[in-house]
Amino acid sequence: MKIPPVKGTRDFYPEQMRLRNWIIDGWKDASIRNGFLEYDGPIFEYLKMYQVKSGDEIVEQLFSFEDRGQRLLAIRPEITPTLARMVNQQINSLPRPIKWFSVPRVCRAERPQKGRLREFFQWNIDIIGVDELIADAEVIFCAIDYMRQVGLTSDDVVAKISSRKMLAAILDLIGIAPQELTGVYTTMDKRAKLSDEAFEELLEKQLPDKQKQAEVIKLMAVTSINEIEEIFELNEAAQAAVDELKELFRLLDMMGVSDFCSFDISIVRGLAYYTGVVFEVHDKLGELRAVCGGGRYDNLLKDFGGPSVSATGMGMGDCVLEILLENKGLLDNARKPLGVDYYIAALDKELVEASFEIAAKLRAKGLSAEFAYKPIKMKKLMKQASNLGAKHCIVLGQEFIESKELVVKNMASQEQKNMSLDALLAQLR
RNA sequence: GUGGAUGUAGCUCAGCUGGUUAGAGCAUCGGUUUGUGGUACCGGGAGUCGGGGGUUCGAAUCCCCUCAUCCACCCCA
Repeated sequence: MKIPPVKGTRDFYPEQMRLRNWIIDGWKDASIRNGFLEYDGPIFEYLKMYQVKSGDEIVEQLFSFEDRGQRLLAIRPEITPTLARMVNQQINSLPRPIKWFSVPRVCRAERPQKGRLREFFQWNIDIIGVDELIADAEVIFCAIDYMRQVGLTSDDVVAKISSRKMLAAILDLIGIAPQELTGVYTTMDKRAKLSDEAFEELLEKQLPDKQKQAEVIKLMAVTSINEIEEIFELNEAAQAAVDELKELFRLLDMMGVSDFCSFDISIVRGLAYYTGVVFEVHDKLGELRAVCGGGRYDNLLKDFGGPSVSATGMGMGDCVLEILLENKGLLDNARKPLGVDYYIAALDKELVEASFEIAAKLRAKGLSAEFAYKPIKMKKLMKQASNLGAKHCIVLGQEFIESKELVVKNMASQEQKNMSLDALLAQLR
């Protein structure tokens, strides 16, 4: 019976595993460089955990099950609820600020398509307990810092930034009721994908009032923060939110990443829990879905039964990132095999054991060494060493039989020397 | 949940309007007479042509059903 792999999953053969590790190691490097500490949680939680902040639609996209104790559980589709739970549990003893990162494997029962699978890895960074805007700036900086690290430039990607707080204030100004807000947000979030007509049609459904519609359309057409101040008669709350966004851009400029950043009114983000700055990083050509997204979510810890503590963060999945890096030709280093230090092979059957002994001694010295299980011909030996990316090869042949000498060849320089094993080991010291 | 496309060797595919034992390139393994690396040549293994049914003397090829995958929509934490 042949059993196929499960829909939306990936098998990581050594080649793909190398790439996956390269991506994850890069995320970890960037996190640590930016002062984040690593954490992790269980791969499943109570189903309830994921129902708190999202509706039944989201629950349909969970892999959930009942355990033998009739507990309703779900495989994690994200790690933020786990983070909220963990932080809440120790909120009074954790040193502030809480700057944590994680690279969880997560699962969502969505229909797979380009850049979206049912199982993937998601880099998360979060800063908890900092009300100041500097934390939002740092999160965005860290994401960009990683992009730069892997060779992406401001010609390749752009961080599109907006503010939920500002949108809320202006929509309030326009006269949109709080209960209409979610629907309007959802429509606004789609703006970039739709034609003018399609957008207006969709908006019509959410917002029957013509006057308000016109105002929203006017708002969605702005391309700069200054334009907002020119077009709208801002009240105090709206002005404060606009000023805050301006301040964010000032901070990002100070951090030297402003060429990656641009204001974009259409960045709203799907679900309701964002309360302030929101952003998404996209490929500049606009061919792919968002590489990463995040923002401020000041109510989340409270929603999970904790105290009211502010938070801001972001998540980046490996699927879109990999496609983007592939398109930009930035995966050459990721695919390069590491290669062993020594490849050892014997030309005669009686010398195979000795090659194992030599490999063992090199390994004991902390070097990587691989050897052939069977005697092989010289030509094949060289080819094998070359395929394995070996830095050196050691040949056991006639001279080993006669005088216990190894032929040690540097594969790159092609230089080779005859020496005893002791001499080789001594030279390593 | 909706729509579109595609399923032939491990991978990428070819197989014209149905015709004998189903092919190529890459990969893999083994060779090319005696001890030195991505080249060249020879050879081997590997496929119930996604599965089932139908039409036909004969189906990878035509028809129906089904499954799977990919792409787009929905959704996107």
